[in-house]
Amino acid sequence: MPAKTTQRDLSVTCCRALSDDTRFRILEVLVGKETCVCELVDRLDVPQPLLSHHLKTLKEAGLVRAQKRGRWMFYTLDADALEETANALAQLAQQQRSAGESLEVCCG
Amino acid sequence: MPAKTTQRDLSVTCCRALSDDTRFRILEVLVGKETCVCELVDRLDVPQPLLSHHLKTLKEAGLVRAQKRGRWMFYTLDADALEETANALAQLAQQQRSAGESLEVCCG
DNA sequence: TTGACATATCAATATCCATTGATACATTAG
DNA sequence: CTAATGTATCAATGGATATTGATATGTCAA
Repeated sequence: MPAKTTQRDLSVTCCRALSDDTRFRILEVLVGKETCVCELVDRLDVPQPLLSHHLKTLKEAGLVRAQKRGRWMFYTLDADALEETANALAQLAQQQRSAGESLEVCCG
Repeated sequence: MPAKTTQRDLSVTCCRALSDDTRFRILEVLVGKETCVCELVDRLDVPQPLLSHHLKTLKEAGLVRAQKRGRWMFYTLDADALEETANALAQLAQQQRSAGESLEVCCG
């Protein structure tokens, strides 16, 4: 049983990772800047063990990459997963709009 | 304390609503078609009380609208909330890409 | 090697969420 | 009015998740 991963699975996974205020703020800080945990602690005023926990969640969802340099761990935003999910949501919205006023109705 | 709602709050709320497989499938069925709960029960093979529960969650997140006609309750996908969230995610991804190879690094 | 620091992991708790069955409510048909 | 049907709500349960403090691991500096 290969248990294949659908696009929907990816979107749901990504949305779950984004469904927390602290994690969303982490991504906002990470945009355009490779950032170490110590700076995230300063910028977000969140205790370090809690940040490590949320960073792990983001990493498992494929939204960030981690790289260790010396004593610091640097995190980078991964635009790919974010873009795929954004596209999936935008496509749903667009399909709905193109149906326009002439929505089908069930149970005729 | 007005407790103003930010764009991030909206995105997080929307993502939380989308972070469940059943709810995501509901939206996929709703695309382009006003649908009653009874048809959702058939299409998704999910018990009716559970569907009502998830539909309430989607409604509170602004992702669907409900309209009662006779004995049936019809649900419609609301493209606005979906599109706003898609744009928010796409913007994050785009900002990251435009930073390109020349990412800033903290703790320089 | 020793001490200081950055980060991750572990254990524990509290809270939230999904799911289910039973039931209540509202609307239509007879 | 009464019966049948579609849907929502309520109560209860189990499992997941957020949060915190304590501790372990690994790295640099002296």
